[in-house]
Amino acid sequence: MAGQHTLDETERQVQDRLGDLKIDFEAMAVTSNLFRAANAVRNYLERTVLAEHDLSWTAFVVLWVVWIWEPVESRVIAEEGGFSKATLTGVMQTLEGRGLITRTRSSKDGRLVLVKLTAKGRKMMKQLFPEFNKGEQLAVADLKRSDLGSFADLLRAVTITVDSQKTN
Amino acid sequence: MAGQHTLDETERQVQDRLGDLKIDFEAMAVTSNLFRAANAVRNYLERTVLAEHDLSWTAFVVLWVVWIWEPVESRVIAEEGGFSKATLTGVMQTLEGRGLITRTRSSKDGRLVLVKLTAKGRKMMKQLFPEFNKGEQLAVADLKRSDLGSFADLLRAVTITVDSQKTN
DNA sequence: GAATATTCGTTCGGGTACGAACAGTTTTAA
DNA sequence: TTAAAACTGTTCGTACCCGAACGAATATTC
Repeated sequence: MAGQHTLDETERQVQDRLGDLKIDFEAMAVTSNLFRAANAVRNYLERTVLAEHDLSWTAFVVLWVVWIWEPVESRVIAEEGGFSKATLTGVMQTLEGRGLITRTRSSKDGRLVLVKLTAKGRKMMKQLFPEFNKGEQLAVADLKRSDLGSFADLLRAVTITVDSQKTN
Repeated sequence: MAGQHTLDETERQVQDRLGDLKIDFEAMAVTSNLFRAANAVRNYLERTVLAEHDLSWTAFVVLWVVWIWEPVESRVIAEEGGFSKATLTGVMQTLEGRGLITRTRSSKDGRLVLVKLTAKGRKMMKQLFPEFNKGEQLAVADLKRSDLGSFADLLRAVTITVDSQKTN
């Protein structure tokens, strides 16, 4: 939900809690709306498109990355999907159990695991992705078409900025 | 971590998988970057500011909403925070156990639970929130200051569009 | 070439995260 | 007013989700 309180109200309350400490309200508005939006879209897609195929969000992301780039190493999936290796292991066990992916150890580098879709997995994605993309279209349906490019650029810039902090 | 593949490469691969099915790549780019950005910012703040106070992301959001609007009903916290009532119950049990919030049943409406911060909780937020806001500033540090307002508006528009689907 | 360091995927433990089912409370309808 | 409907927060079961620790494989260093 977009919240029942206005931005001004929230700012006033925050400032009241902090006295004269300086707060960057514009940065606050961006991040808070970033999470609201991501959460809303994710929940919506999980409850509609993904629920029909009995897939969690993360499971879908894994399938998507594998679908596009197979055969692909586990570490790449984790990077592309933005979650940890630990999370990935569990999700892939589920997906392997459902017969949607296969995992094989690389013969060139015994540390790596190569992931592929099964025929069943590919069939599912070929039907599922267009439905998913319809949901993505709906999410941006009220935005001006000409704004979409710069919107994506702004989001990408945030990711790059934050990730550059990771290794520092 | 923004992904090692370019957007063009990804588009070519997706189109290759789908034949001549029409895909809205601009919508795809927006949502995929939306989740990357949200994930990156969340992970960054969890590993830095929040880890120092031994707080999960959701726990922080709960504390923040209560801090601003206390006394506040559980349902409002769930709405503002964008998670389910079920999730909220578990997080609040943890927070109550740590002595950061209190829960009391409303005397006016026996279904409602009113949540407040303890003195300890308020003290923590007064120190924590400015640190958190510093992290928010960092996330948008490479963006033009003049873009922040419209950026937040675009994000808000996505949330409103998707949420309006919820009850349909 | 052997000791050391790095990389990779898994396991482990604890804390989210959700929908569904539930019990208690309040509101609505007849 | 009493039965039905709606609403709130909790519990339950299952699946994520992470950091840390781990074992196996590969690179590096001397």
